[in-house]
Amino acid sequence: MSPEHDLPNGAEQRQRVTSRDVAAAAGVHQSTVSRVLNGDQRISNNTRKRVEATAEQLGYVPSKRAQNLRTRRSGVVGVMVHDIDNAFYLSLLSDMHRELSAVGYSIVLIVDPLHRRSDISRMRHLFDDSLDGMLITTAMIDSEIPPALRARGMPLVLAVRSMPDLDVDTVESDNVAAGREAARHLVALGHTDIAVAMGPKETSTTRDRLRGVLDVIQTELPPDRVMHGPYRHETGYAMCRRLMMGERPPTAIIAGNDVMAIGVLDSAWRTGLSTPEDLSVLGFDDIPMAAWQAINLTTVRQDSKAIAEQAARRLVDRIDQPDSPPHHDIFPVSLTVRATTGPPRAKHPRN
Amino acid sequence: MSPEHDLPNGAEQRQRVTSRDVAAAAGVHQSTVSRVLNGDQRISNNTRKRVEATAEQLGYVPSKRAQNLRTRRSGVVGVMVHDIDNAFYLSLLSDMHRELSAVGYSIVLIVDPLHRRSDISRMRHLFDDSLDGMLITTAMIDSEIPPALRARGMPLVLAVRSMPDLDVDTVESDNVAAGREAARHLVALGHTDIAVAMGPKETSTTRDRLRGVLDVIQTELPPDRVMHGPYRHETGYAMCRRLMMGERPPTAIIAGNDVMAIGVLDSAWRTGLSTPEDLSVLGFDDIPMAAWQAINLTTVRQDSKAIAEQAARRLVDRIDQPDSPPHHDIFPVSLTVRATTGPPRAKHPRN
DNA sequence: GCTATATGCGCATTCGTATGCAGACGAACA
DNA sequence: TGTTCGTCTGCATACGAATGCGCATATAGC
Repeated sequence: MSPEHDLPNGAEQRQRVTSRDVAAAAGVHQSTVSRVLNGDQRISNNTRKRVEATAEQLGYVPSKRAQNLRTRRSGVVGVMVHDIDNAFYLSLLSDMHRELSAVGYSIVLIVDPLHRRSDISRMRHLFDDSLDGMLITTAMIDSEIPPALRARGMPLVLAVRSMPDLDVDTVESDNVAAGREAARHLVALGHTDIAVAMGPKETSTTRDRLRGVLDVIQTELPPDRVMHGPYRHETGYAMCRRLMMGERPPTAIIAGNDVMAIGVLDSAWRTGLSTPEDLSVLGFDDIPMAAWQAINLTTVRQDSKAIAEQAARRLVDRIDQPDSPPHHDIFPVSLTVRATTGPPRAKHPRN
Repeated sequence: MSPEHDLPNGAEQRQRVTSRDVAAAAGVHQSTVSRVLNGDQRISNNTRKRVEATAEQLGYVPSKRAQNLRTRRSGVVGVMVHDIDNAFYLSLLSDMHRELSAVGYSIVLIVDPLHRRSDISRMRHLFDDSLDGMLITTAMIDSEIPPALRARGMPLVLAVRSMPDLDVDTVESDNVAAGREAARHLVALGHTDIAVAMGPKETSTTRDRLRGVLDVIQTELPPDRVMHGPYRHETGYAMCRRLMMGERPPTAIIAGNDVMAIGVLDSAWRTGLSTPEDLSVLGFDDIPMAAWQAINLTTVRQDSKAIAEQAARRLVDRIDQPDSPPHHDIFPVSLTVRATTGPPRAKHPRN
């Protein structure tokens, strides 16, 4: 007797157990094993039990690789984000993951090579058939990857941002309304010199939020009051620095999102400014951090959880029905007033 | 002439282009196409060029699914984390991703069902052959999944945390030293009543850091000065609340990590305590947020970037050489003093 | 006791690529 | 001209599971 007899499901199995092994052990044909494991009704209870038992005993797990090839599905979807290292994308990712894994999908992370709008060559692997679909959170107006994927027939959903020229499923917030809410709040507080430290020009979020702001302000903003840059902490930090070091600093800054707003705050506080007395700061998203006592950021909340979940569901539907007409979901936003906004200091200069 | 002639690489191709299609179009055998794309030296320059051209023209991309089956590799590794929604895991994930994608691996996210130490049943999909290896950042002393994976021959690396009973590649910090650094700093400042708000008892990080702290303090901590809980913001928040509401609050809190420490700060600040006058707070990790002006947390830095990258490299090596002896990498730590620690208030009670 | 229907299972093929083996062909040599 | 060697390419099969088809056997019907 070899010592392996006490290793019921083979601790040392170098070679995988296949359905054929199970079949041989159970005295049936491989196809029967397959049918049992897929719940085929035509198999008798008798053989079903026997096969299940031997499968269990041999520690059989079907080869995903083989199943993928045969069934032409992988059960894997890609989620494209910019920086993994970004609180907003993080919670999106987390919510999408929950929703997708609940229905049996795995998620592979794809980091958008934002370097220019091309680099499609480096994205070749998106075109092999390893993914059943993609959730894209990084769409820019002129991104090349989404149209290319679509042309190849890849099921696709744009989350958070949209692309006007691409008619695919889209799940996003009412960002124009968000911009309006932000501006109205500051205007109501009495601010007349508002700067916007926005995200990249080429994103629908930036474009829409800015449009909302301008809707309310009614007047063109001077060029030095409008800045664009990546949705990152450092960006907000640098923009605030630049704005507040200038001749006549604004009394309020609308940041492109919360991550940037926190960068703005970090810069302001580090240089001794206090909010909202010296400067009002306002963001978008309402990430969890925004509610922390140390931050306490006024922001226009978007329901990123609902967006993430809906986008995930839309993708699942799209995979099942590639040819149904695309949906465009838009979620409402709401102003959340906290401690970083208030009336501007009285007019007399503070010299 | 059908209208498709102006769609060089088929915008509407419902059916995938296979290597056989390319072969037919180029007038060669399928195997030749395969060899060309894999850089087989024996193919003449002539046919190579012709095949490459037709492949390009037809928009051929090899089927990953078929390659996976044939080559018995998937080019995908799993990264197991607890909460995606956690700044520390995030940056780990981000660094691992950079390192792994540079050498051609994709990452699928696996969220540890920390619910008890079992639920191996829900992890069945880890045992199919869809992953070439796994990076585990959530090991607990009694986790069942890592040993089970190992028994199946899955290449495995434990990052950040280790499991004493499992002899696999491990990449972590010198957490005992980290605990010592933390305690020494506070003791040197004059603190005599220190509480620890640690992570889960069953993690090597908690165990090691606590050991380091006790090494220095030399005396047993009273039971109400030692708390354990998940490595989360809320946990730190709740623990601080409990500690500071008590009869005789401590003058310093060592938190299990930065995320918890920020929870502690959030709670302290929200109740009007100021740091470090009323309370010194210290964390571990030095996540980026810890350096923000609004937080400015004293912490024991661990080089999570180096750990993530090294773990990724170890995994790649392990996949290539499944039977080489395991490595155990340990990285040094360093105290980073910021604004949340200082001498305790003078002894007289503050009634 | 014979045909007709249902039930349970095996046979053989398929998914698309990689690869061992062998054959074709040309060149080089005697 | 015949042999040998080398170069290039085709043939056939394997990877492991899913599935259409068809053949047994069992059951029913008369």
